[in-house]
Amino acid sequence: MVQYCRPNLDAAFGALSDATRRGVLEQLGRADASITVLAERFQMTLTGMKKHVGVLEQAGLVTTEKVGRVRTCRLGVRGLQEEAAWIERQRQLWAARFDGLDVVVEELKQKEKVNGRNKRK
Amino acid sequence: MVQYCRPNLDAAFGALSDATRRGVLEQLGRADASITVLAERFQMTLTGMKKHVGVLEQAGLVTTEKVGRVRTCRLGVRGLQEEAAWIERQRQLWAARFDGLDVVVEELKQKEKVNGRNKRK
DNA sequence: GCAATACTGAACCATGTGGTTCAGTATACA
DNA sequence: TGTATACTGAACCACATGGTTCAGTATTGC
Repeated sequence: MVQYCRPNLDAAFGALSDATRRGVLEQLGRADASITVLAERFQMTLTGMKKHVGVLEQAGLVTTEKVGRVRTCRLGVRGLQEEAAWIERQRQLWAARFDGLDVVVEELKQKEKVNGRNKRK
Repeated sequence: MVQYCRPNLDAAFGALSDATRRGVLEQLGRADASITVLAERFQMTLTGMKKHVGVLEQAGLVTTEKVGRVRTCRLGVRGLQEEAAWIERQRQLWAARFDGLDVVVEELKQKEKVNGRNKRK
């Protein structure tokens, strides 16, 4: 039913443009959760939270599975690969545009390199 | 510091959720451009393009300057720093959730490509 | 069996979005 | 000076979004 694994940046960035949904992703980064738990955490009706989860699911950022009465939500395995890739490519264009005259950009690039490669195992 | 730091992720990700606006950013990554040029490139009225540029400007991704009749648009110096940072942090959570399961994740990704996810039912 | 739990779907509402047209204003230039 | 260019703003349109309520259905557990 739901389309997975599509590099749909529109849907993904759209999903990320809402603070509640970003919060849900952060929450799911710590532990899987049911719709009820998420709704309580974000002070919202079940129906409202279900919609948010639906948006995240459509964007391929979250997967859900219903067992008995409970629908459990977890992070999608795809992660934010496509989105990170687009942003990184754009950041390179940015850097090129400001090449040689923007120290800040250079600093940021270095910082990112360090942070990014550190966690890799 | 040119920080100009409004970490308004809502606005930024919202701006990125439209293909036309991502295209404008890519375009501006190659060269500055006027509203007219952008409107022609993306086959849109001046007014329509002005709105898009307004959204990008509001999100801090683009700056504009009017000289004479012409408003020139260029990439904002802030870049996609905040957005990249959020995504990177989230990717770390993702990785942590799937920690030690790297091989499994790879497998799932492959399966997903093949099956199109029919785990329901 | 029955009540509570957990979700689902339809319908509604206010507001926002992506686009248009039309009617301007300000500037450039012959 | 007059006209073409480049943008601007208001108004409008259809549709999407973020939420709600209400009325269900399916499961769980006593």
